[in-house]
Order: sequence, then C-alpha cells, then structure tokens
Amino acid sequence: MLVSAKRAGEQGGRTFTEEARRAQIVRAAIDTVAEHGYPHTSFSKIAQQAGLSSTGMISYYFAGKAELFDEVVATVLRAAEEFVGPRLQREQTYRAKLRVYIESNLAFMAEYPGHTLALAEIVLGTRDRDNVPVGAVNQATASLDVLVDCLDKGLAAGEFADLEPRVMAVAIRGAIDNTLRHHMLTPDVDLEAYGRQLADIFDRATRATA
Amino acid sequence: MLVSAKRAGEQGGRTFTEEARRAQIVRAAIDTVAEHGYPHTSFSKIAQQAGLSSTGMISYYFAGKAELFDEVVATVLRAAEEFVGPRLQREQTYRAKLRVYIESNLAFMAEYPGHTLALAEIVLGTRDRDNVPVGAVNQATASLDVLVDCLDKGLAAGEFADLEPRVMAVAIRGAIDNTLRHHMLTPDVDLEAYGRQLADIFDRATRATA
Amino acid sequence: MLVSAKRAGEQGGRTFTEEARRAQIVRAAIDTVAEHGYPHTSFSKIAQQAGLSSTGMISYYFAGKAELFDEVVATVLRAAEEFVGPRLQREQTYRAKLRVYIESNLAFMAEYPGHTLALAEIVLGTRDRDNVPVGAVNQATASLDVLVDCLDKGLAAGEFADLEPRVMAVAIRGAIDNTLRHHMLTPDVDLEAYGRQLADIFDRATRATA
Amino acid sequence: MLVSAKRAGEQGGRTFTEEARRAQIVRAAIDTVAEHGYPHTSFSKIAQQAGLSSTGMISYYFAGKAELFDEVVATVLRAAEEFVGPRLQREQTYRAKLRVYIESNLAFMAEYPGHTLALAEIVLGTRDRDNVPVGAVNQATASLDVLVDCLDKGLAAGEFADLEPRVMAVAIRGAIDNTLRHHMLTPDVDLEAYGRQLADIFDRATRATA
DNA sequence: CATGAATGAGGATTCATTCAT
DNA sequence: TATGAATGAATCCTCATTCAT
Repeated sequence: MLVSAKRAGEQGGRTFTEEARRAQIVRAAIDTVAEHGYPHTSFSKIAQQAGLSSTGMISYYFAGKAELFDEVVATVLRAAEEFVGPRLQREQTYRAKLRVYIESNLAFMAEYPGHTLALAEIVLGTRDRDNVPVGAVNQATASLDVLVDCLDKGLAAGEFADLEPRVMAVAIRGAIDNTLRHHMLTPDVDLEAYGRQLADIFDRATRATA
Repeated sequence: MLVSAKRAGEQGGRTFTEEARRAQIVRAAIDTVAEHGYPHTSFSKIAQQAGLSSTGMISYYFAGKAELFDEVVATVLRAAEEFVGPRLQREQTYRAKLRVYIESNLAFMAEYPGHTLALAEIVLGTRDRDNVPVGAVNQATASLDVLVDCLDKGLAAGEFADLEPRVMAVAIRGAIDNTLRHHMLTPDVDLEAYGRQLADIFDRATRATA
Repeated sequence: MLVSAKRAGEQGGRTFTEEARRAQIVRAAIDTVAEHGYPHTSFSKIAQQAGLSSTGMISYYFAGKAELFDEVVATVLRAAEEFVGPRLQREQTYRAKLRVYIESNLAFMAEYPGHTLALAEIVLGTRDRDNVPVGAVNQATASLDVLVDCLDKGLAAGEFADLEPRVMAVAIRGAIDNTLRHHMLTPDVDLEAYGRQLADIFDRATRATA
Repeated sequence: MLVSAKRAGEQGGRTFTEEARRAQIVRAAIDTVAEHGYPHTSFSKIAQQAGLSSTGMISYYFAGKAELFDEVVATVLRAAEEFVGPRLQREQTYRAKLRVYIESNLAFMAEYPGHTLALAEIVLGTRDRDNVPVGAVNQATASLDVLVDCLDKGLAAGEFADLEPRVMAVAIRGAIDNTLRHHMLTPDVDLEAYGRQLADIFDRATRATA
C-alpha cells in the first residue's frame, strides 16, 4: 500500500499539491514582476499570469502579499545559491572564487533574467508602514555575507591586499546588480563578456599595490 | 499688445508663480518618497506634506503622475550635478576626477539623503504599462555619461589602463548606489570613510597591471 | 429489506454519527460566537474551533449558514429549558415560579455564559434578505410563552394584580437579557445577588397596589 | 461682506457641505441598518440608499466603518436625548420623571423606529477583534447613567423605596429595549399604551412595600 | 488661479459554497 | 463518509483624475 501522493511530499506541514500550487503562484509572481515591475504587480495580474480564475486562490495559499513575496525572494535566492554555490566550491583559491562569484552571478542573470530583476524590484519596493525594509531584505542582505566571507578568508590567506571586506562586498554586489539593470535597458550587451570584464576590475582592485 | 507681467518670467511657458508651486510640490514629493517609499507615495500624502488642502492642485500643475516624478528626478539630478560638477572641474587629472566623483557622490548622499533615496525609489518604480522605463530613467542613465566621459578621456590621456569605460562606469555607479542602500539599512556607517575606501578600490582597479 | 444499523438510530432522518458530528459543530459554533461575536464568526473559525480540517465538513452536514445557526439557537434554548424547567415545576405558587424563573435564568447565564451570549448575538444577527427574523428567532420568542403562561395562570389564580401578562413578560425578559449584557461588559457583578434583586423588583411590580 | 456659506457652518473643522454629506450618509446608514440589519449593512448598500454612485464617497467622508457607525450611534443618542431630555425636565418629582422617561423613550421609538433599531443592532454588532465592544457602546451605556442618576436622586429624596439604582436601571432599560424588539416583530401593538403599562410596572416596583 | 467634491476603477482579502475524489 | 481545493462574489478601502465653481 502506497502512502498517498499528497502526504508523501509534505514540506513544512504542506501537502504536495499545496506546494505545487504555491510554486506555480510564485513562478507567476516572478514573471509578473519581471514583466510589469513590482509597483504594477497586483494579485489579479499574478492570477492571470498563473491562469487562475480569481485572486481569491492566491489569498487561499498565501496569508498575504508579504508572505507571497517573501517566498518569491526566498525562491530566487535559493535558485541563485544553487547556481552559484557549486561553481564557487569548485575553485581552490579565494581569488578564483571571487572571479567565479562575479561571473556566475552574471551568468545566472543571463539564464534567469526574470528572477534577478524581480528580486531587485521586490527588495526595493517592500517596506512596512515605517518605510523599513521587511523580512525579504534581510534574506537578500544575508546573501551578501557569502561574499564577505569569501573576501574575509582570502584576506586572511594573504590572497587579497588592503581591503575592507564589507566595503568591497557592497561595491561588488552593487556593480553586479547595476550591470543587470543596464542589461535590462540595453539587452544587446554580452553578459558573459561583461562578467569577465567585471571580474577583471575587482581582481585588479584586490591586488596588492606595487 | 503688451506682454503681461506674468508671462515675463516664463520658464518653458510657465509663470513665476506656477514654477514656485511646482517646485513646492516637487520638494514635497521628494520628502514623501524618502519618508514613505515610492510605493506608498500617493498624491494625497504629497499634498499633505506640501500643506495643500487637496490633491486637485497637484493634478492642476502636473499633467499626471509621470510628469511629476519626471520633474522630481530631473530636480534631484540637477542638484547632484550642481554638487558634484564643480568639485570635478577643480581637479586636474582624470584619475583625481574619478576619485572626487566617487567621494563627492557619497558626500552628496550624506548631505541630501532624501534626494538620493527618492531617486533610487522612483527610477525603479516608474514604468509605463509595458514596463518600459519612462523619461525619468533616461535622464538618470544620462547621468552615467558624465562618468563614462571622464573614463574615456582619462584612458585617452593614458591615465587609466585596461578598462572598458562603460563597464567600469556601470560598476562604479552600482557600487556607489549600493553603498547608499546599505547606508540606509545601517545608518551608522561613516559615509566619508566609505567614500575614501570606495575611491581606493576603483583607483586600484584602473591602474596598469604590473 | 433490512433496516440498516445506521438508520436504526435516526433522528429526523439522520444517523447517530451524523448527529454526533452536527452536535460537535454546533458546540464549536456556540463557543466561536461567544468568543468572537456573531459578525466575526465564519465557517473557517468554527471548523478550527471544532478541530476540523476544512469548512467543507460544515457545509456537508448543514444545508447552509441558516440551518446551522437555527440548530445552535434550538440547542441553547433546549439547554435553558432543561435548566429552568425543573426548577419552575418544583415551586407551588406562580409568584414563587416567577421568582425562580428570573433567578434561574440568571443562574443559567452564570453557568453557561457562552450559550446565552451566543443566543443573543445570533437572534439579533440572523435575518433573511428582507430583514425578517428567521426560524431561529421564532423559537426564541416562543420561549417567552413559558413566562406569559406563568403570568396568565398566576393572574387567574389571583396571585398577581393589575398586569398585562405579555407586557410584563416582555419587560422581565428584557430586564434579564440586559442584565446579562451588563454582566458581559462588567464581569465583576455577582449574578446571584443581581438575580435576587431583579426578582424582588418584579415581585413588587406584580403586587396589588395598596 | 458675508462669511462664505461653507466656512460659516463649520463643526470640528468641517465645512457646511462636508457636514451635510456626512449627515446624509449617516441618515442612509441608519435606514439601511434598520431595513437590512447591521450584519447585512455594507458600504455599497448605504451608498445605494443615499443615492451615491460609489462606496468610495463614504470612505472619502469617513475614515472607516468604525467612524461612520460611531457617528451613527452619536446621532441617534443625540436625537433621543433631545426628545427625552426636555420632557424629563418638565416634571417635578423623580417618580414623575421615571414615568416620563419610560413613556417618552417608547414614544421616541414610535416616532423614530429606525433610529432605535439601528442603535440596538450596532451596539450589539460592533466589537473589536477581541470581541470587546468599542467606543460606540461606551456612549450607549453612558445613556444609562441618566436613568441611574434619576433613581439615585429619587431615592435620596425618599420618593423610591428599597432599590439598587443600577440594577433597577438595567432592568428598566432592558424592558424598554425589549419592548421595541417585540414591537418590531409584531408592529401592530400600541406603543403608547405599552409605554403607560411599562411605566406602571416600574412605578409599582419602586413603591415602598406595605 | 485655486478648490475640493465626486468619481469609478482597482487594491487585497474573506466568505460560504461546490465538487471531484 | 469525508476531504480540501477551487470558486467568485462581496467586503472595505485607496487611488489618480476630473470638473463645476
């Protein structure tokens, strides 16, 4: 006798079907944000994109706007981590890891442009009523820590010279994200070449001065 | 036929009084966006901030939301240009100009945090119905050209080595903007020190490799 | 053809199991109304209170909202009748019965505050689309007849003087219910003492004038 | 030169026109509650009743459901006070005042049945999320104090015997309200006669025992 | 010039109910 | 018998914009 398909796939108290629906909605939300921008993303647009007949369905699966977009952010970050992480671990030196971090982030953007764009939109657009960024952003900034960690260790290993890890990390992350933004405006640029050049820039910036 | 007193002071077909009103509204819009975030900025919040009794006035002076926020962006960019421009011209070498560009941009942020924050919010939040960035953003990206120009000339003068001006410019601009974003989240950082370190990073990145 | 085991225990065409489920749901409905108020009582809150996993169960056992709340009212009235009835019969004179009616009604309220509160909420909140009270209320008002009957007979027996039974009954019932309402707002009052005083009031009101 | 009509009629910072609109909406709300019951009273029903084209108008004039219904309650209580108050003051003895209180309350109900019904509905239907009655009710219960005060003073003056003013007041108020409720269900009763009989009841109840 | 009342579309969310399994 | 996913109407509320004055 088989355990029912539903119960088998539970995650966090949710059934397989529930999880599937949530994933479907999250995917639709990502696409909608990427296409229309976060401020113009409404439940009805998402429902339409997902092929759902009403916005009620979304409220049925997500407690509210916040929960939905928190999950969107988590999903995108997870996808990015799964894309970038293995490539990072393959490298031996921290200098090589840094180069791969930059290049594979841009490669991820090239492969999932919607994901990255949506992430940026949501992180900037999501505030509580005191204009303080909410949960989603904490996750997003947490992703900066991977980079800080890499720089920290590389510094300790003597591979990098003369840098404040967090300042550098913020710069690198900003450079990457802004590159995506420009890529969105002028989609004809070659992201792979861009990635190499960006990596060159920060490779040089982390070298010891003569 | 006499030119009316009003018409004498025109700017783009508008009278002094009109310009004053528009400026008042633009100022209020900047403050409102900075305080509540672009998604929570409505005409009524702006009217309230400006001390106006109704939103009708705003619609009276601006053809629509787009026109208002275009003017906000233009105003902020003008302020930034007026702040950064003179400091740039004071320097002789392009390398020095680059350093000053970075430092004075962060200094501008420190002095007018609302302006910069509002700009970032609006640029990301303002799209037409096809999600194409509107006029505002074109202006914003235009501001990148100053930086590209500086790098271009410095390259020609042999001051910088080995860089693609536009790639570098996008990286620098992104690094600066992301620094502001982090400053907003953790307001205790010293923007002046940050500016120096950021300038160091890109100073090194533009040097010839040994 | 055999009568099935299930059918053997029918009540109004329903099996034991069905009755048990209905009772469980009715109990949950009473508690929910008492806790959250009728306007905030939804099927999902009731299902939650009953430990059911979905509202579908409720719709399955009750034809609709109206049927459920009709049964709630009937249940509460039955409980009140079972509480008050025997105490009433124990008394010999109608004057004594009247006193016991008042006191035991308040005692019932003290013992089952949720029941009484729920009843009041539902009676006021349940209307059909023409604002005509539905079945539930008819039952509720029917409960007034017990009181009218007591007054009628006492009058005939010469125990009460000078009163119109229905007017008096409405007054007494209103006084009792309003006492509960005040008890809900200020729960520190002693319902037993209140009951005695209330009984005193109407005991005096039913005496012949000197 | 005349002060503008608008400014002339201000009340609490509101213009004449605003006040008129608010009054119109409040009147429509009273009628709607009286006709459909509080639980079935929605902004759209009120807007329809008021002849307004959208519910937006109501939100435009009232900060929310709570503010609207608070004003409804205040309006009804004011009307009742204006009706009952003068009649009360005309009487010399507290015993006479008590009789007039009861009779004129029923007379008010006869004249403005919608008002009283709406009041009862709202007071019972309005709770915050902890099921605690809100502001409106405080006003409503405050109206009980007039009665308590009358009984208190009559007791001190030796006009009433042997009663706990608050218990008596709650009883009287409950009797009055329940009489209205029955009047609503069976509209053929003569409220004036009812009022006299109700007054008789409590007149007798407050007499000294022989 | 300026006002502020009015509009109506669109926002998220909750609800009772249905239906296939 | 029981489930829970799906529905879509209805909830209150906010919004940018218009228009008569």
